[in-house]
Amino acid sequence: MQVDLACGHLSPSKGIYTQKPETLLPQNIRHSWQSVRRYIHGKILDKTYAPGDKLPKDDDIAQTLGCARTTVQRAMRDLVDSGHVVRRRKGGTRVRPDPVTRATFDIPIIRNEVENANRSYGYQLVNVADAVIPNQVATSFGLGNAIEMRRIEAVHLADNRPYIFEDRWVDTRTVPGILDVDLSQQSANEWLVRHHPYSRCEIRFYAVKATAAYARHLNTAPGEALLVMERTTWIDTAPITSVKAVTVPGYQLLTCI
Amino acid sequence: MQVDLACGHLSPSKGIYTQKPETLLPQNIRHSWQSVRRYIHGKILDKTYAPGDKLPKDDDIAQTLGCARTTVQRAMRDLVDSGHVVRRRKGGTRVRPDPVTRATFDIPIIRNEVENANRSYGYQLVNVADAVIPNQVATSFGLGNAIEMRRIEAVHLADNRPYIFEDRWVDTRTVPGILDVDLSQQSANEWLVRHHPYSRCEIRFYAVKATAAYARHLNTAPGEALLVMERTTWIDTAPITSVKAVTVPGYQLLTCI
DNA sequence: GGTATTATTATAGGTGCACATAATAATTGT
DNA sequence: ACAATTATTATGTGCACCTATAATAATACC
Repeated sequence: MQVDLACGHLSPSKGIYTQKPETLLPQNIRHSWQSVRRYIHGKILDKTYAPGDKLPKDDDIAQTLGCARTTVQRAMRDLVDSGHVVRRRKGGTRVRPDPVTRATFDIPIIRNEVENANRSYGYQLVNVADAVIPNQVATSFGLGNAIEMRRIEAVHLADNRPYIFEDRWVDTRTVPGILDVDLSQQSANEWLVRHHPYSRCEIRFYAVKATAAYARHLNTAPGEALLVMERTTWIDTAPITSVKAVTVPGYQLLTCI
Repeated sequence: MQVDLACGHLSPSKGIYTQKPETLLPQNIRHSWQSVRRYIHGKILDKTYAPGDKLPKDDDIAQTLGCARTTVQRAMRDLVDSGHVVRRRKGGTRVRPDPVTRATFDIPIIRNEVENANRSYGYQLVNVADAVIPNQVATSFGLGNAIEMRRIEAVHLADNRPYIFEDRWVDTRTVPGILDVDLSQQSANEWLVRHHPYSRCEIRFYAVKATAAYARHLNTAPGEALLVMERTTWIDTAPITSVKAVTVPGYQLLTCI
């Protein structure tokens, strides 16, 4: 027999748990890891376990609830993923001292994003050049000295209208192959994804006022507020690419589920 | 004996895997779920399994690699979490037809964010009123008819300078208790977190031009580009609150590790 | 006596097995 | 031919046992 403790809440980064919190623990019935998760989450929410507090060790919780430790561990792993608790071997489990709301975003291939909205996708190369990277890009890569990279500017179109302007720098030391690619036919994005998977990716979001250039490429007015998604990738510690995706006014990014 | 297949890549939403891809599979040694993950991820990256393709069933992979199916399943679950594959009972495992980059962001309590940056935190209530929600808020809640809610405007300060302006609507039907809270002393955010945990949370990011009011509250110039983080929460299907966190110019949001 | 080094051990992490569950396909009955 | 039922099959879940690791205690060394 499997009974749900029905004591739950949601981690926005995970699936939806619709049950209300509950801190009772019917014993001697089979608990699912999800009900255990809700049980513990409930205790975190009602401050039985406050930020920074140490939780009982898995074994104890398992014994208290009458289930296997693995079940508790499964619940705990989920709570770690949602940013609620921190676990360390021998150190035990603690409620995160600085509670956060964890949000997960899926950043699709622009072509897919456009086509899924039933709009026609287009791509247009604006410029390719070799130049010394500006300070901002050097900072993103964590590079002290400013070296030369290949700069690729392009516009992604939806229904023949500008959608995202892409300002990309590619490290030709790491990715020499980019020099032989015909970027007017194939977007650097898709070529890189296919040929140079990354081992590390850092993303940052911010807003900028449309410069004259941005306004021109995005066919909008200078001074408009634009959401920028900046992505920097490495393979091991070698820089691959850093790209600013400057979106059209009104663009919104939503959490997945 | 445990040997690493060393065939890997990173899911940005998860830990860092520094190994390069590898599609060989030394047999008859014990594989960890992480090496299995890297092995499969490698095959996805090199298009052995292309977007939309069906992967062999767990049992087959387990047998091929000479490990238990649970180990494969653990790897698969991680690949699901990172948005690489989709799994369905009986339906098997498929490579996501629309590959995405999955990014995870931690949105901290503003007080913590400020204090962790070694700055002094301050909070100032701007206005409290009851009013009919504007269309944008109704849309966020998914409500057809415009009802009345309590609107709370406040500014969060860092080192006595505006940091984030918060424009919040609270559903007094779901959260009547808010009417008795002295919001000049306690931010609605912290009170709600403590007393009304949500079961569902939706977040969206976008950029806006600073209106005259925003400029005044944030002590900046009208027309500046501001990053907005909008959060809407529910308990079950009942609306709790929808809040626009309008950030100061230059604010950036970074992925967590 | 204090510091660096080693040993101990508590606690989370990982693996393999058996069984549960859900979605599809096959079969049966009308 | 259609609907209801049963069988099949792939993933999901829980459990027992083993391993890895980090905090602490014990020891050796100046």
